[in-house]
Amino acid sequence: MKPKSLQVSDPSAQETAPAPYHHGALREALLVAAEEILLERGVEGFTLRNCARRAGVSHAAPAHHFGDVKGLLTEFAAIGFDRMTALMRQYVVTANRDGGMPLHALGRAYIDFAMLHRAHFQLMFRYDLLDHTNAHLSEAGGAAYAELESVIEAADPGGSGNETRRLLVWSAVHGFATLLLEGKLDAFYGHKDRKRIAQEAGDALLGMLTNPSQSERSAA
Amino acid sequence: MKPKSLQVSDPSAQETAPAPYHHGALREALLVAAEEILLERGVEGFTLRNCARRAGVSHAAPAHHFGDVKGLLTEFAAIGFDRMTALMRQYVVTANRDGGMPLHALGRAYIDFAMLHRAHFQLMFRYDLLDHTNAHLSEAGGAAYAELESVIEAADPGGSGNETRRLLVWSAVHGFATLLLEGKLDAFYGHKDRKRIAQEAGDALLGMLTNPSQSERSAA
DNA sequence: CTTGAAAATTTTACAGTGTCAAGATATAGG
DNA sequence: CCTATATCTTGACACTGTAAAATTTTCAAG
Repeated sequence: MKPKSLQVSDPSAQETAPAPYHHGALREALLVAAEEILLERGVEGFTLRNCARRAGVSHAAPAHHFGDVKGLLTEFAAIGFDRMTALMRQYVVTANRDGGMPLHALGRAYIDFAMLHRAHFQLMFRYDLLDHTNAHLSEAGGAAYAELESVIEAADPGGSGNETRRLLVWSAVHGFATLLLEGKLDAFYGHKDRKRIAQEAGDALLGMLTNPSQSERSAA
Repeated sequence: MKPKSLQVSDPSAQETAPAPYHHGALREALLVAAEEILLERGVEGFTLRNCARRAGVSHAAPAHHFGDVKGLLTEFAAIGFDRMTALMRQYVVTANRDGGMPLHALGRAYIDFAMLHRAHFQLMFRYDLLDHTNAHLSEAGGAAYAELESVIEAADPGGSGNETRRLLVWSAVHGFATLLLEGKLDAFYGHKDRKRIAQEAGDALLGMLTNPSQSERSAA
């Protein structure tokens, strides 16, 4: 019925996958379509049928790759954790090389990831939408936390209050990213756009967080 | 069809409202039913028709009181902000009277509220599910933030880094409550139940947060 | 009391959703 | 070439939110 001659699967530009089956890369196409929809209409506006429609397949096609809608969103979230871990590692490595503070870099990576992959981030922490028996998801989530843990441990080896310190860093950074994406901070930084809030307020927050002793003196 | 003789609208116990119409208190009954469903099945499992069914009315009855599903959830969230503000004020007043730290009390109220009114809390920060043009919601949300603001300002009048300090406190407390409710902390405090995590880890967090100078020494 | 208007609720209808079962189709391996 | 299997489509079902048209109940006035 619908013209299938879209530029999605240009037969002359297939380097990654060998274009094996009907669609060729339905799995990836569905994940791409999912991100588009999530960015345009938010989590609540997401629909499996619409996602399939956008990928150019019938409404029941996704079932074969993801089982059900939860399966698709779970895979999407797991990919998010993978990317987040990668970004954190990258920032920390750079900080260690350039003499920066690893803890600050970690927090910056967390916030940047939330801004950069908004759709993923919002899904990653939506317990009810995810299948927590999924192997990829739990591995990816565990790896992300392990990175967080190791950086804080490295920052203060054997520190007695490290468990609480870890909790504080995680809570603060996560809370900031969440409030930012939910638009709760817009009202109080109305004159800046959200990217600048993430940058400036985020830096101020991280400064106070990683250097608690001069909390009464910073922020000129 | 269904027996309407429930104890919901006992004709001998009407002091607040004059019990005017058919159901008498459909509005309140729907909000109660909504909370039940949200606690049992989570935000994703919430359904307007099911909510009406549980309140003993037809599926289209809620429309008259709330317009649409967004209207109902918005009212529900607004009530949440009202209760949260009340709890914060109560905790802070008690702290001021008994020589406690108001800032600590504020954070404790925030966390306790999240545990006590889980369904409300989770909805209050779900931007996509709420109607932000709603007057009750914006007033209630504003009042809650004003309380937060005033306590932090009172704790350090004219402090230069107060904007950042406010952001840190809010982010940390909000992030902790969120991670707690999303089950992300269960894995790391597995031996305790969630109530104890909220109490003990929450206190440790608030201690480090309100007393940043001895962050290297606490948590025996 | 009656009466009539307004509010509350139900009934009916429609487009859209997720999932399941069964049928169609193409690809790979023999 | 042939067929087994993974991939995809079609069709159906129960359910959803919303809108409009009945219908019922309440309330206030006459």
